[in-house]
Amino acid sequence: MPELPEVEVVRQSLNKKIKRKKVKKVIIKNRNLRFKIPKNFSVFLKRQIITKVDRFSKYLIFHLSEKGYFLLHLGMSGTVHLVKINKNNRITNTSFYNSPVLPKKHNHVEIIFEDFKIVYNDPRRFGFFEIIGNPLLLKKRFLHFGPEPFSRDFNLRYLISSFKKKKKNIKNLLLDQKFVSGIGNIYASEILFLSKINPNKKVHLLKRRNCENILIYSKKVLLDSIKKGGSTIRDFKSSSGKIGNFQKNFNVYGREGLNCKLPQCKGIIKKKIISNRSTFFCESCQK
DNA sequence: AAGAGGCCCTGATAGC
DNA sequence: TGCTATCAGGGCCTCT
Repeated sequence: MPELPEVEVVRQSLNKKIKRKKVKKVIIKNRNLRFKIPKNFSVFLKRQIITKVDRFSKYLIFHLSEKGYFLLHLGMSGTVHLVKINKNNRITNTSFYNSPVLPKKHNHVEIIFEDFKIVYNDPRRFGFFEIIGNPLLLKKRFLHFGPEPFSRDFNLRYLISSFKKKKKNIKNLLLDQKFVSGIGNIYASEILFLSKINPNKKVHLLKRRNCENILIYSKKVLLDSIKKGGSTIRDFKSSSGKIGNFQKNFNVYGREGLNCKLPQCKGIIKKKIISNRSTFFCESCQK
């Protein structure tokens, strides 16, 4: 599912394609997403130039020429498609960012440019669009989000002071966007495996060494995944139609009952539901 | 006030 | 073959 790395991969390709392009028209096919697409969305975007596509956490931020923005969150099943069109909005070719073919069902929004359009598809409707009127409101929108793992603010002092006053387990806290932004369920398991920390461990019991590992591996796991082009899209396929790399690079996620990948470890990967989310870990090397 | 759990949604898959 | 049950999970909401 789209976690920070997948959203970043989408951002990079989008930025390449639509930077400095003018929106000709917006067609709303189905307003119903997690939140209804705002009524004025089409009017707000029309004839604006998209100056760049940014990202914070799992949110795409589209900068518009008239000092406004719109946000796009992909939820769990949102995909963005690039489609070449002729003057009559007829498709001449399809490409993709995080899914291979333009699906027939669940296309919600079309943003039309001169000779191509981007189509937002979302079967489970957990994604959403949001209009942000000015830079101040944009700042305010993310004010209560924790730092991204790459941020300078995500440091040893921050971790130690946050852990001291909390009674949650570490898995739970890694998913808490107020503590750290951009980590989702899959990468939380992966980060804790590399850090050799049991996901059930209460954070106030973590040692300095544990904090250092969390810092190192949260960066590493996310950056590696960005380099590989995102790995948590379940049905990801390459343009040639080959099955994607979902699960291939995971150490624990989806590997219940299999051997721990650490060469010296004889452990078996366990699956446990922690706060309503599947969590994978090796009991033997994660303490 | 922090923390736990419910809920939104559809498609894929398992089991009978 | 066709039915039902379960699972996937981000983030907001409610309840304790």
